[in-house]
Amino acid sequence: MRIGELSERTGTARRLLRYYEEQGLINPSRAANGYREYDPALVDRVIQIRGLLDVGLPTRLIKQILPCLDKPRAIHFPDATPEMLATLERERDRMSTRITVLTRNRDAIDEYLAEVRTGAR
Amino acid sequence: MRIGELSERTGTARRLLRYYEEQGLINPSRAANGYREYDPALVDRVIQIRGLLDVGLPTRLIKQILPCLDKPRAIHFPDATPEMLATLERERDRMSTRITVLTRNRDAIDEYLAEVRTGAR
DNA sequence: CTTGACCTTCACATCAATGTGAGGGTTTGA
DNA sequence: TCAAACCCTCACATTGATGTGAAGGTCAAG
Repeated sequence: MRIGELSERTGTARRLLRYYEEQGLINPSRAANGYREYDPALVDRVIQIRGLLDVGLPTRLIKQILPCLDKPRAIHFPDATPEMLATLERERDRMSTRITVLTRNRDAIDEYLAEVRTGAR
Repeated sequence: MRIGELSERTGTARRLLRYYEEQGLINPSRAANGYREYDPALVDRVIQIRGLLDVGLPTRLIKQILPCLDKPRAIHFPDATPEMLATLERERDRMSTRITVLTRNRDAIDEYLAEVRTGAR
C-alpha cells in the first residue's frame, strides 16, 4: 500500500511515516515512480511504534528494541551485543518504574474522581 | 530551603526548578534578598512532577492534575469544573492504555532477554 | 488534455523540556 | 576584605516529535 493508505489505517500523519523511515524504524520499498510501497504488516508495526513513542521512548531506542519484539523472532537474534542487552535491561527497568508511577497516579486520579462524584455537591 | 538544596534532594537541575515554577507547578516564596525559599514538602512534589513528566504528561496537564493528587485533599476541591473533570477522565483513560502498552512491551523485552540468556549462544 | 488526488523532496516553524552562559548581586568563612 | 559558593534574571541554543508549505512529478477519470 502507499503512504496515504497506511496513514489512514494507522491514524498517523504522512509526515510522520516519512520521519519514522528517516529514523530507520521502517523501510518501505519504492515503486518505479518513486512512491513508497508499504507491506501490510507495517500497519501493526506503525501502531506499535506509536505506542512506544506515546509511552516516552525515543525513536533511537525504539529502533533498537523493535527487532526484539517481533513475535516469531525465530532463528537468529544475531546482533545481541552485550551493550545492547545492557541497554535493554536498563530500559526494561525504567519501563517498570514508569508503570509504577503511572499506575499510582492513575489510581490517585481515579480515586479523586470517585470522591468528587459521591461528594456530588 | 533554597534552590540548591532542593536541586540536590530531588536530583533536578536548578534550571528546571525555575522552569517548573514558571509553568506554575510550584511557587516558592522569596526571601528578602530575592532568593527562592522552598518548603520541605516540595521535595516530594518535585519528585512527583518528575515522575509525571517522565511518564509523558505535559506540564500544562500536570498543573491541572496535581491538586487532585494531594493526599489530604481535605475540605475543598472547589474548582472541579465539568471540563476539568472531563479532562481528568480522558487523561486517566490515556494513562490506562499507556500502562497496557508499556506493560506489554516491557514483558516482551523481558521475554526476549530471558530467551537470549537461556539460548546462551 | 486537463483537473484533482495522489506522491516526491526540501526546508523552515513550533512546542516542550532542557542546556548553557553571560552579567551581576549575596553570603559565608579564611 | 577577598574568594568561593551561592543566588538572581535574561536570553539564546538544542533536541525530538511534529506541523506546514512550496515546488514539482504521477496517474486516473472526465
